Amino acid sequence: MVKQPDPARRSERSRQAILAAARELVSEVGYAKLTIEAIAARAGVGKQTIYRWWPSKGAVVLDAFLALSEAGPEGSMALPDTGDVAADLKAVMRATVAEFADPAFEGPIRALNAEIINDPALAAQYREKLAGPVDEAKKERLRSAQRAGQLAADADLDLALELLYAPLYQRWLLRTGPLTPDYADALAEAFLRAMRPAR
Amino acid sequence: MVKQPDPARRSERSRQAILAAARELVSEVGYAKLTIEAIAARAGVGKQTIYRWWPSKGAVVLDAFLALSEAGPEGSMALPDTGDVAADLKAVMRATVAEFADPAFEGPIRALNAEIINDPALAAQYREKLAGPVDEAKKERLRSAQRAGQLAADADLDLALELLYAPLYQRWLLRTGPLTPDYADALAEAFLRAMRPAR
Amino acid sequence: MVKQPDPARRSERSRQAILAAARELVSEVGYAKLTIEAIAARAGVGKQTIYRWWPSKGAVVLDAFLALSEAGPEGSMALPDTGDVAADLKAVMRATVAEFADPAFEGPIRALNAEIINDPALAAQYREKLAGPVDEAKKERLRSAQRAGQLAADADLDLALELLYAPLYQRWLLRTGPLTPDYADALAEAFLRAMRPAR
Amino acid sequence: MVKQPDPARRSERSRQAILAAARELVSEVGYAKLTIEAIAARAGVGKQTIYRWWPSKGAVVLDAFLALSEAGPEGSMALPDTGDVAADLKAVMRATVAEFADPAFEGPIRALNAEIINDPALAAQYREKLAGPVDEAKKERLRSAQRAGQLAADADLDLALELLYAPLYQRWLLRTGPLTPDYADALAEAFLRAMRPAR
DNA sequence: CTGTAACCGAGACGGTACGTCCGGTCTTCAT
DNA sequence: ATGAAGACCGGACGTACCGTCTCGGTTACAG
Repeated sequence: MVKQPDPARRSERSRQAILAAARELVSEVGYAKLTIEAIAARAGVGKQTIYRWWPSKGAVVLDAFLALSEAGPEGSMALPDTGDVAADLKAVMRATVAEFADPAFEGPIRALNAEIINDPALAAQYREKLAGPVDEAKKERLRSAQRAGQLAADADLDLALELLYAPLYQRWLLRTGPLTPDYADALAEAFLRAMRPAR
Repeated sequence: MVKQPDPARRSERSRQAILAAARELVSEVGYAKLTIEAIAARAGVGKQTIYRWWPSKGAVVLDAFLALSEAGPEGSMALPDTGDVAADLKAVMRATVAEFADPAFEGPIRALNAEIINDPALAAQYREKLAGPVDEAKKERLRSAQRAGQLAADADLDLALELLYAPLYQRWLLRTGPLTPDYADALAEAFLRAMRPAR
Repeated sequence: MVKQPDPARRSERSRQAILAAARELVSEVGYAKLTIEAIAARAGVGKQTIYRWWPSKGAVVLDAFLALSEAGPEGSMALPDTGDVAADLKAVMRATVAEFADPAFEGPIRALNAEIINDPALAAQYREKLAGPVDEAKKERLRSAQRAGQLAADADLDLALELLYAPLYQRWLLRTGPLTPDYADALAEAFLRAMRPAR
Repeated sequence: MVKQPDPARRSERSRQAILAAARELVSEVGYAKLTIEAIAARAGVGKQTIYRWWPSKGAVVLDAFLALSEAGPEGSMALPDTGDVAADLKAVMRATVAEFADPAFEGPIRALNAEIINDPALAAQYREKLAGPVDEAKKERLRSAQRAGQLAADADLDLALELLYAPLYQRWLLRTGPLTPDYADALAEAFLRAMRPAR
């Protein structure tokens, strides 16, 4: 039986230093050139302290970003709900397009996604901790539209979300095309046509 | 000025051995644990011979798979066209679902996608050589449907393709949900609702 | 001022466990691969308990062997004295040769000697606790021979002891030659020639 | 089968840099604190280049000193031979005492001896390359004395050498007593008594 | 009889070095 | 004069221990 470390004795100071160092270094050198050794050195921490608590580089970086979002206000997740689904969705999609253009956001998220592709465990964590809450907020907005009779009441919301976001996400991730506000609008419109309630 | 190698003198025997070794090793140990050193050893080739002709590990692997598909018959790319768009699309989507479940296919494609995320040059090559022809065949089927009045004549086919495939692709790549024949059908139906011609 | 531990509160149980573990581990893995950590684990003791009471790995091992010899009967130290110096010395030298061939003896003593070479403090302890009493017994036998007129009365006993033992010891320690009963005899004879009383 | 490096392609420049660095560092920090990493850094060499050609730290240091003595003039090995054995031996022993007092000599030789105790392979190399030639020179002087009728013609020269040097060597190595010119003289005299030709 | 001060087992911590792997460059030799 | 073979420098890997440092718990002496 393998000896497991005791979380009760974990040094919070070290944990914070490591996550901060990871965040800084990802920004400075990029994910691919990030090394455990550099994180440890920057954090003023022994390498073993990283290996003790994280299984991989990806896990550290994921945690580093999780820590950021957990620090943020909880209520900030809710999407706009003016009653006009079309307008609300277009606004959200345009905001997403803008967000994806931010270089500070781009690097780490790309890196994390690349890692996730080959690491199911990391993927699960990512879904649960980062994607999950956001998706739930989005679904909530769609449910509101369903109640308002603007979307089909029997729509599969998982598929709906994919229909709405996957094209945008894929275009960004694989750089298969330009991300413009017009594209955001067109996507929202196609989505609404697909999900319109039956007459 | 940097000395460029002369492609005319390139050893075809070495090129084939390297691509074959790359393909084998990706299957055996996965892309992440693949090393230039191992490819060279397996191919019975000096490392320099790899570095001389390819800029990165990703480029070798990409070439390895390109070589495979180029070997295949050119005409095999066309999609079924029975006149029934709904049936044809469902068949294609179900086939795609099945293909994604094949472990021999899964590993290398995942790896390539992971690499592409962080390497724009590789991404461009991938689009041009692998994704491009396939996408063109798909668009051709959609144009046929447009001519038959089954899809909106003014639809943006790039967006259409994304609407149809991105949800499936993303679900597979990021493992955000199960890939089933029912899912394939639902996706095709949602796509058709979104792209139906206006009355 | 540094806090000194209070010997009165020392756990005898821990002390014994540590010494026993040290002895076992030296036999099992050799001195060079012996670690404080392993001793602590084997003894079921915290590392600090070792560091509290011993300054170095060498000190622990030395103590471990001191504890052994202290446990032995005190009187057993005396050398045979039949009145025939030549016979007595040859017997003792042959016994020493045999002892040096015992693998259980060989490992730890080699290790201790290697350590002693680079650690004067350890050397002093070794001389005082282990070598000293033995040397004294040997000198006692030589004095007896002096009284019997078999050795020069004015001989320097320190040098005498070295003349008798150092060749044997060095041959063993540095493996510069075979240790045989004949060699033991030849050494004893040379010694007697060198130390014979003047006429 | 393990791949062996090809000595023909070995970099002489690297070899020299490594041996020089080893020599310098042994002097500066002592053998115990000497690390492969530091040698590599000082020599401007990859660690692998050391591991490729030497099996252990001890082997590097031994080679470093071998390289020194090989550089020296070959004939310089002969011992003084004035015809007066007693005087010659005392001179040599006193010189040895002086040599052992030199700190630049002391550190590395102590270290090498400590290592040799636990490493038979190293011991064999040491005997062959360093001790051997010196011992041969000493034996030559003794043979000369035998021819002059000053030593027993049938004396075992290996034992003779040990009788003469081992006491001195042991006293120095294990620090069991002071090394003085008087001690050197006494040792030479005892040796001559033991080895005097029978009348 | 009870604090309270020490030792104790346990093990996390900042570090150093290990020995290995591989990246990318440079050199040698055979074809 | 290319290409295989592979040595080279460099640097990160993940592991093993170092010696120090808490952390509760458990004695055992002092008030």
